[in-house]
Amino acid sequence: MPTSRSYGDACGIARALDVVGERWALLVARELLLGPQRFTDLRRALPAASSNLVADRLRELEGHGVIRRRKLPPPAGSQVYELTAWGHELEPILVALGDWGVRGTVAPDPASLSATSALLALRSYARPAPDAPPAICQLALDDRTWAAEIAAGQVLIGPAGPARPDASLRTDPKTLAAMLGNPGAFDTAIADGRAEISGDPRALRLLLQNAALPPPAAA
Amino acid sequence: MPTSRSYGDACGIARALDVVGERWALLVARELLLGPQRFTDLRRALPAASSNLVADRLRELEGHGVIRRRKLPPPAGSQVYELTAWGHELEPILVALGDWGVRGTVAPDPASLSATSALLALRSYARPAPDAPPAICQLALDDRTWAAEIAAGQVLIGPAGPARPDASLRTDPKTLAAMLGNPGAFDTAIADGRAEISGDPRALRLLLQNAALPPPAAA
DNA sequence: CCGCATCCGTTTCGATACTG
DNA sequence: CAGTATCGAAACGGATGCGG
Repeated sequence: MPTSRSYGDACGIARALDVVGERWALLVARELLLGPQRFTDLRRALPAASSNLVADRLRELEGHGVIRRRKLPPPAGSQVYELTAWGHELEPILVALGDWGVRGTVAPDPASLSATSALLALRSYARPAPDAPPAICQLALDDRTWAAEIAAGQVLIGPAGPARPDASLRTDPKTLAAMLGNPGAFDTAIADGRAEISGDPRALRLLLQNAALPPPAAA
Repeated sequence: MPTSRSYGDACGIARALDVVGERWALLVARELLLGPQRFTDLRRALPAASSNLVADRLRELEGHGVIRRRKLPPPAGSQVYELTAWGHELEPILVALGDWGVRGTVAPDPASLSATSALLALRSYARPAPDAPPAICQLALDDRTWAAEIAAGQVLIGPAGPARPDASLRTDPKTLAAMLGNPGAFDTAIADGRAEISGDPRALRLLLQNAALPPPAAA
């Protein structure tokens, strides 16, 4: 039985929390930021959430109009969850919240990191040289493949498209996150096999170097 | 016993939710956005939250460095809670979340509205003419007095300062919220006694007219 | 009266097991 | 693969108590 409790407060913040304030709700939304996902993808991305919780949150978010369930056309036939237009507008809020969160002084735990999290961090913190030529990197993480398009100092991330990438990187989310702004991590990850690359390494270095992590907060 | 559970996820969003993701935590933070508050002020602003919950959240938020408790100098002697610098950085996030929330298609419930909520809405949605002369309005809501300073098309809200206001308005939060962008509500509230004014009514009209409420979201 | 702490019934969470 | 069923543990929500 899905949760249905309200703060009973007409304030917009409280109304937002009525919709996405339940535990795990915003993390489910986070997982959908970069594209539709199947139930099992969500479970893999959020291994600490039990299956009934994920199911409950999906039902509630759908009921509130934040997400929508869609049946993929044959031959795939499977069902995916995706954000509605309104749900997608959570993106800047979640990005800002993540920025705020990493500035916390709490110990950075060696915990899990979903592919979406690592890609969002990449997109947020990557600072490719603005005058660099456009490039497309293919990123394979956790059995899914994404495309990072570098253009005009910006990084766009989405499902891998038909465009041929200039370079490919296969690794796990934590290794990718460790690479941000740390060229040494890039080389060592390749050396010890935690990452494999093909294509033009310069495109990947362009993507991963110069990442600007926000400074921790002052008390 | 305060809550201490973690998502165990290194992502910034999850780390933020470890800190402010528990029920009521962000609403407590909201109440502190416009200045320090005593325990009892918070209870009055959040009547639907039980006292132990408020106490628990305050303890947790303090432990995480979001808020701080401060003893007012004599003769006041009482204790107040206030946001730390890091806690204050939640402000744009909460404002954005509130904007997102009011765009939800759920029925606008006739529920309660705290003074802080109404003032945040005023600050967010007020659109005073940019070429209007600066003015200070004093706003008395729920036994506390605030100052709204109009300058260059912007509205700044804070605790009432020593500056003499051009106009004063005494009403309740819901009536104030109803006035936003609705000149008729302003006049009728005064007519039926739900609001009292003194000073120059033009300053108040400048503040309350032309409010731009965001359009509801499309599905 | 303010600032909580304690008690207690209800709801939600979280883990595991199970089904179409 | 995509969920449902069940159950103990924790958190919530309301009431009441209690020292300063």
